[in-house]
Amino acid sequence: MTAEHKAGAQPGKASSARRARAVVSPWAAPSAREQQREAKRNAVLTTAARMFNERGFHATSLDDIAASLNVTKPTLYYYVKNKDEILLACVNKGLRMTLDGIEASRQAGGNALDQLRACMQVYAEIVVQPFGMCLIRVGDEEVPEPSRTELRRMKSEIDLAFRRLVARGVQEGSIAPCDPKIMAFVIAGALSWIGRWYQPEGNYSAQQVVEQCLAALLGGVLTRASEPKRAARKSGRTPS
Amino acid sequence: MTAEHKAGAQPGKASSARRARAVVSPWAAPSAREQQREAKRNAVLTTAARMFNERGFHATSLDDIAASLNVTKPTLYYYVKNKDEILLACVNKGLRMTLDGIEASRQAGGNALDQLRACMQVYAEIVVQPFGMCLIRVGDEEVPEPSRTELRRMKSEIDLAFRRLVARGVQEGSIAPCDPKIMAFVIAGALSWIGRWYQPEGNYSAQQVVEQCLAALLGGVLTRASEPKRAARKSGRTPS
DNA sequence: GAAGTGTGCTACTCGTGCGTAAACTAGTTA
DNA sequence: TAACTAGTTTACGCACGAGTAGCACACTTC
Repeated sequence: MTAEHKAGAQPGKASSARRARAVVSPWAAPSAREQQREAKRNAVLTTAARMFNERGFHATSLDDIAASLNVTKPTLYYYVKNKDEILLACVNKGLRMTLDGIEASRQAGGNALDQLRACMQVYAEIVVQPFGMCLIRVGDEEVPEPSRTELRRMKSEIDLAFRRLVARGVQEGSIAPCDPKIMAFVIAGALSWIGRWYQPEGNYSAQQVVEQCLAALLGGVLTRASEPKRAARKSGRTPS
Repeated sequence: MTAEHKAGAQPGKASSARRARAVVSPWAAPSAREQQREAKRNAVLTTAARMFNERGFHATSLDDIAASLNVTKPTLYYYVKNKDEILLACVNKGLRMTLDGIEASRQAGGNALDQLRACMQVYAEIVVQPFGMCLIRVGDEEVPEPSRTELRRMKSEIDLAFRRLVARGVQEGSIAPCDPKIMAFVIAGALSWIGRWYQPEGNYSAQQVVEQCLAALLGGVLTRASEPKRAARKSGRTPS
């Protein structure tokens, strides 16, 4: 059972593996049971992510998660190793969705600005979903050391993608001259922040929010051509 | 100016009452003991804020805080009521610094854009300091109900200030036409995010970071006048 | 120097929440 | 029907962290 268990529990590749197998041989399919198992594991992760986002990781107990799934805590341990693994898996899913989205944007082609725009859209859409929101709400500190480094690595991969696109856009002339590092942080920050205030019940649809945020970021605060550059101005502000 | 602001705001609120008393009569001062007491309380709050920012609220125990002050846990209770009060006080300080800064910007006069710029700068400077960072890192959920509402009220006050300035700027014509609500969120989001990645030990000074972030937000991603408005373009993007 | 007060400590209580052992149930195969 | 296995349960151990009681050592003030 341990071998099967492990293979089934592998978070990332399971779906693609299954899909490939199913196509090749539909009736040697992975034993409806195995599918159910994976579905249940996903349910655990999804509701966990939702609750983490609502109440915070530490404020969400395994009993809470179990209760909201109509099972008891030990049942969860049949699907996950421990609480940390849950968090890690959630963040990982968010991370993977993002990286996949970025990759897709890249392959869609277009100039750097087009690709950046696509990446921004992907990112904005992801941070309002459970796993994506998890990704941006939980600080790296919360996840213990073996995984933390891996986490940071993946996060900085996202950051790097943005940074590269900005740099290329500047070269192209489609993006205003700037420090790509800072610009990438500003973009990612503004978009990530959406995940902290956006309420699906509010009177903005996710689409509208994303669209308007992109416009705001791309166009900037100032009226176009209102100031030739950012001149020093009178720099007026009194210290408190 | 900014340095002074920082230095002045950092060590404590130095409530106006106390400051007034001290000015009037320095050596009939509030019994050095009382001052010491207040100083110690501030030390508790400051190191607590620092640790909350590094490890998260729930992951920081009172023993941790006490140890890093070279005292024991019960001693803390001599200066604060309980752990929640610590958090609340930290966030409150950050909040008050921000509101004060916004008020100062308003009184400094200038058009809406000038004031917005000043507010952005104030905000950016605050979120890289312990209390400000606390303000943006701790989710409202972490603080229990009596205070949570008050917290949200103050936060939305900040948001409203930004929103009003944007709206006025649009009317003035100094700010690009937009939905002030969204624009305010984008601005606050990008600036708040600074508090999550900025490392004082890094090779950017806080000044540099703030300055460049402001420029990026004000000017936007696109090259000036590269696109007449945000025309529909080819809207090219592959889903997911 | 004795009483009073401000400050800190040691040594506890108690709740909560993670994780586990072991038993029970249902569905499958022999 | 008996044996096996996947899935779930009840009941518990155990650690950790918030908060408290009560003593100890100053330092002032009479």
